[in-house]
Amino acid sequence: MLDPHIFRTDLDYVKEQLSRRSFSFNTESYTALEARRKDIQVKTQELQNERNSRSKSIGQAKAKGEDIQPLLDQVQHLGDQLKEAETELSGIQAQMAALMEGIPNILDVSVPDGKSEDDNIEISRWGDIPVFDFEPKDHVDLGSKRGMDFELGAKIASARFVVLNGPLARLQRAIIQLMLDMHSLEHGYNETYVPFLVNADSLRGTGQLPKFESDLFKVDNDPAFYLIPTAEVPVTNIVRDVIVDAKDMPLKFVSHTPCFRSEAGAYGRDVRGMIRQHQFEKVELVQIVKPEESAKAHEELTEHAENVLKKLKLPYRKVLLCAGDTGFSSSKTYDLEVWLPGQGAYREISSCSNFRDFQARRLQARWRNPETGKPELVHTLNGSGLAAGRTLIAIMENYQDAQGRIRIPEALLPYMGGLDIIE
RNA sequence: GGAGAGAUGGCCGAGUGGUCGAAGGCGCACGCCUGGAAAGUGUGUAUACGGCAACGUAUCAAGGGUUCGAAUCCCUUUCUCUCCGCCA
Repeated sequence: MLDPHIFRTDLDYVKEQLSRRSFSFNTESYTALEARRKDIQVKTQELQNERNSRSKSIGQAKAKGEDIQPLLDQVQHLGDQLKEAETELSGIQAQMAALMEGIPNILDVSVPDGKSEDDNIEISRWGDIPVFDFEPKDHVDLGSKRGMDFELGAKIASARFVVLNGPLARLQRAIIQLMLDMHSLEHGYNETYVPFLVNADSLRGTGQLPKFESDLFKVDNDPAFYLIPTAEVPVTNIVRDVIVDAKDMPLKFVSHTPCFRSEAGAYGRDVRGMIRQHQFEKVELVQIVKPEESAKAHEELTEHAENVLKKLKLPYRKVLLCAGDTGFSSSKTYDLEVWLPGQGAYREISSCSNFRDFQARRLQARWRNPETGKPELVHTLNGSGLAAGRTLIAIMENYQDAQGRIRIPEALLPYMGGLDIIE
């Protein structure tokens, strides 16, 4: 959520900024609603004031043993008026809240204009794209004889599910282990295990609700649970309604979870292989930082994700998302795209975002600023470090040989129980 | 799943219908005291919205209700704790 204060002080700025995302914000209807809110709030508070002061004098009169009946008669009509005003006020407040919850974050000044991923800006490239003296296969072909079974996934669940058997299952686990170890031991993150089902409040806090419910799997329960689309949701909600001690900041969490996405609206996209699944494994990095440190933390967090790709010697590029491609809650996002020989293309393997105070305001996640002595909103950030399923694919495709065997990257050998190649 | 007890400020804890946004304590901040510190002592110490301000309004888990007036009474929900059952 954006700061309501800037809506009151600089509405044109808000409108202009939101238009970068092609989000058209109707200032006229907002202004009208806000004026009505203020009007009715003042009226309601005046009525409340009158009721309070009259009730107080009734109390005083009663204490002195005076006759309170005349006072009661005076106050009789107040109740209905007040109730009416209060009902109207809460209605308008709900409307305002719904409006505010549907407005995306304001973009950082460094975010380039643009409509789609075609307008993203490449920041850097790392690693050499492997040259094969044979036609490289994609992970589906490589996996078909080595325990990667999409038909079985479809039988057990549906399309967009996979079963991994034997060494490939182990390889995915090894990838997760390596990433958790790197982030917790080398990058200073606190390893965290969290619920995979969350409530609606948590999703509202990080911005998935109310706007993006159709992207989620919902569990029929009262009240509803949702399967997490990313560990960002449970982990960031650790600080919901919390005032973090300044001396504990930054808070840095790393968490491995499965992620569940309905992929509604992705029909026909990436139907082949493990690229886009309803269920996938991911190691997520989350940071809770002081506002003035978030830009620097964003660069660092992205580097932490990059270090995993470097350790695995996977070629990748770093991309700054343009205005149109940056997610709803984010003010600035870097994507890391790994080279997939099977596709002959770079594909997203990590997305690192600075949300500034957008999530924090929804979460009421604050810290006590020693300079002001007041609780102030924190800044939140997160990034994949990395998506494990896509890392598995990238290793398979980049480390294949002419026979379709997959060499195990050196960094993963300690986790593979002596296996150095998947035959 | 059954039975019971709870939920109050940064923390502990008092408060069962009326000047209660809430005693007292801890913690914290700033003074005094001291050579310096500890102890002692004084003052202050929630958040949001409206207002230039004085101040007003809301908030005692959440939502509803009773009442002129609710932290306090009633209902519903959530969460925590204890005991029993079940269970990885």
